[in-house]
Amino acid sequence: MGTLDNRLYEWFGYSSFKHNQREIIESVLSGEDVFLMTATGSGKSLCYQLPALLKQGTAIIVSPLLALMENQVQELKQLGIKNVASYNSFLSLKEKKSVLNRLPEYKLIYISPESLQQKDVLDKLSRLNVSLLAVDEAHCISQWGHEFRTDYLKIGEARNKMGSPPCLALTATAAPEVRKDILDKLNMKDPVIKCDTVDRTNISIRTIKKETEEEKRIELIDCVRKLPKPGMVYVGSRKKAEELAEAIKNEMPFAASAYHGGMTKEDRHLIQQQFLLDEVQIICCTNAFGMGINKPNIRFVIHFDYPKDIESYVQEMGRAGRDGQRSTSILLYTEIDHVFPRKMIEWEFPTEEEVQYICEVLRTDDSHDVTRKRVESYGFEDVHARFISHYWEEWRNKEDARSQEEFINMVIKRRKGWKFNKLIQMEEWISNNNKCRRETLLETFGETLQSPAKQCCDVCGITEPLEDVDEAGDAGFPMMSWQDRLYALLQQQTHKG
DNA sequence: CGCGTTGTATATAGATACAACGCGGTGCTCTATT
Repeated sequence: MGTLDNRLYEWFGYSSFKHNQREIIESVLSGEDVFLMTATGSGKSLCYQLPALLKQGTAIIVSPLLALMENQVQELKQLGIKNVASYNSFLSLKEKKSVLNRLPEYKLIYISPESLQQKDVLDKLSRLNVSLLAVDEAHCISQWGHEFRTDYLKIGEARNKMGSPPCLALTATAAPEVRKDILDKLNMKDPVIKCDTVDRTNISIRTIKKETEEEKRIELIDCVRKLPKPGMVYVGSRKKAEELAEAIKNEMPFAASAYHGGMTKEDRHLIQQQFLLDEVQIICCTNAFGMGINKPNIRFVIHFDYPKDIESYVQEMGRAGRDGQRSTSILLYTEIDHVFPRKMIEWEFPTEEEVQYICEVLRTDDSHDVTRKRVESYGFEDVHARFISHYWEEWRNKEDARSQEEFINMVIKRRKGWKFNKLIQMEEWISNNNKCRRETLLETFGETLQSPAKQCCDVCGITEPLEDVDEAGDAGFPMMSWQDRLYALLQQQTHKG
């Protein structure tokens, strides 16, 4: 037994590494940049946690959600690893100061990309011995960075300020161009790249076309009734999430709940817990639900509205069947469904009016607080203001010959075009009934289909119809005993991360 | 990209025509107020 195995056992209580963990950890320890794409639940966190504990200095872990950071810190503390902290708005001013003044005492610091951009934080980090920069859920750089959370694009810059420590990017799903984007935005040089297949052979794939929204609803209710549970239904709006959860509750004896970003943190946490414990069997949600959730026994994922790109689809359908048991992905659509995602893309970007107004404000006074207040009082989207503000800065760094407005409008045009193309790719996948769906999904990830799945897709032919998949029937899901629930809880704790 | 709701004008006391508008997801953070 080598030192790594000893430490693995001593700190984390595992007697052996999972598949390529050791290799990854050795690369990280030797100071190489590493890009790792591997399924949720296969032990990604350990790939930075173990090196962080072994190396001199402090590891900085960038994480997208406060809840994820808190979970990770808590888990490590439970393992007896105490010199760990998170730095985010969850802390009081006093606590923040305390963490900043004691940085060298910590082995790992979890931080949001937004907090990482704060001047006092960057100043402290530039004088700290940073052992490693890990970016968890790194696809966020590409998926959120360009429009929604632009601080994701500035992690590379922060990395330079920290003295360019070794960098580790971790994600479960990233197509080749997203990988390229991540490597580029993090300034990674000749990284070790490890990518597992995204193929999930235990999940059968169907798309079902309906004539109207109403027919879609009837089909949804029918599917939910027949399929083994628990399961998830993805929808495009908060309102629809609530409506469909109600409809399901009214028509069958299964507990269903809505989940979306408009609910309070408490409600979201409660519903998530109930779902994890099988107390809620059906969850109707927007794309707010998913990240950081590792529930092994989800039997189906139904898309009532389809996502705007294939990667989101793969991420979402991939939440089914983590336990390896047979599971189903169904996408329901109608002819008119193409309208909604196009509207969403349009809505995501600032209008020309917003660009003009916000640029004018920035020209006269670019202190961000003032900008924000004026923009809000004008009724513009906060996200749009920050988008413009970000590309304003980029314009300044590039010393582009065009005016700020021209530059920003050019960015918008380019990004919109990109997003529309991704959407068209998704729609072509849906409507192409001549080619194996799995094969096409794998192609978008630069993979080729190795061996066809037994229950592949509606093009290849799924031998077992929906009706036969049903085993529990309308009898409902058996309630778990408290012993089983406790066991399930403990299992979750062990398998997380 | 389209749909349903609300607002306005017209012309006449209830109804119609048509324009304008809102609808719509993902989360961090800081600040002021209770």
